[in-house]
Amino acid sequence: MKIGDVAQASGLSTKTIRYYEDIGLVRPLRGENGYRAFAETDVHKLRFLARARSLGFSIRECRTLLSLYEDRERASADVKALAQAHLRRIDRKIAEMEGLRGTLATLVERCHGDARPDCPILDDLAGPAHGDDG
Amino acid sequence: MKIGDVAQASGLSTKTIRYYEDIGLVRPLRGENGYRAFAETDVHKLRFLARARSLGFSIRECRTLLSLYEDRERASADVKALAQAHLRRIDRKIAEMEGLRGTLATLVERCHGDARPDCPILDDLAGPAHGDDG
DNA sequence: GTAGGAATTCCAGTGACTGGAAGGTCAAGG
DNA sequence: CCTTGACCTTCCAGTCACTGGAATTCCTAC
Repeated sequence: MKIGDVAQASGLSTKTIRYYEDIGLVRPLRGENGYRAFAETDVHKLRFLARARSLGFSIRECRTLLSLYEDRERASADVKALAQAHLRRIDRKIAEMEGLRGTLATLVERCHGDARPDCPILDDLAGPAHGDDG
Repeated sequence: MKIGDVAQASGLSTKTIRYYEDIGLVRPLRGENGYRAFAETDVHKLRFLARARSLGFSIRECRTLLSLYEDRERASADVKALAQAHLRRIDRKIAEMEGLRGTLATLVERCHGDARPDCPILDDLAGPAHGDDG
């Protein structure tokens, strides 16, 4: 299988697949013409990676997940721990974003948004007004 | 004011402040010793930037916000549009993260997480099982 | 004079790709 | 045999917003 077919099959771009080879996530064979020759296992691996990445795991985590996947002896606890850590990270991120959202929504709401120059959004960014202590 | 003081006052690191000068967000004067000499307006600007960045605006957007801030003639509509675009981006991001969260939470829940090797998380990542059509 | 802390510059690295240039390979069509 | 065009190859640069570190200079205190 050539890289273009694998891209189709995995949903990754050819660029990304080459990159993944670069950083050692896959090791396709090479044909006589120098083209990469992907085996079914490579395609499977790349699908796995695509899915894991789409769930937000980092490349480093994907590497671990892959090695856990290929280790018939691994304990599911290891995988679960990794996934839970990721879940916590996502929760923190969501909380952070919701905080931002709240602030921003308030500012947007308060801004009349017409041709006049005064703007609560910029006022907020500029910080507490000077010259008025209290 | 020297860069260290400004870092204190703005909450940005000296590295970041130098970087902001590099990309033209601030233009502090220089003393005879070559040290940057920040005026109050620079500090104000940097605070503005720190706040805008903390709300998730990109540097490019910060640049626009700053120029809107410094433009006495600007319409608040312009600022509002920028903020609203950002708000929509945040909403999309939150929705995306919540999707991830849902999937991941389900997987984590289904994984018994003990010493046994079978693991629904890895099974999911590996995709639909082969050899069982239906 | 010597320590230290803080300032300077410049270069490299982060994460995970993405874009583009310059060139090799292969199948189809004339 | 030659061209066209799609595909493949490599390599380098850019993204975003910093961050780390090295080498050097400046200022202050003792």
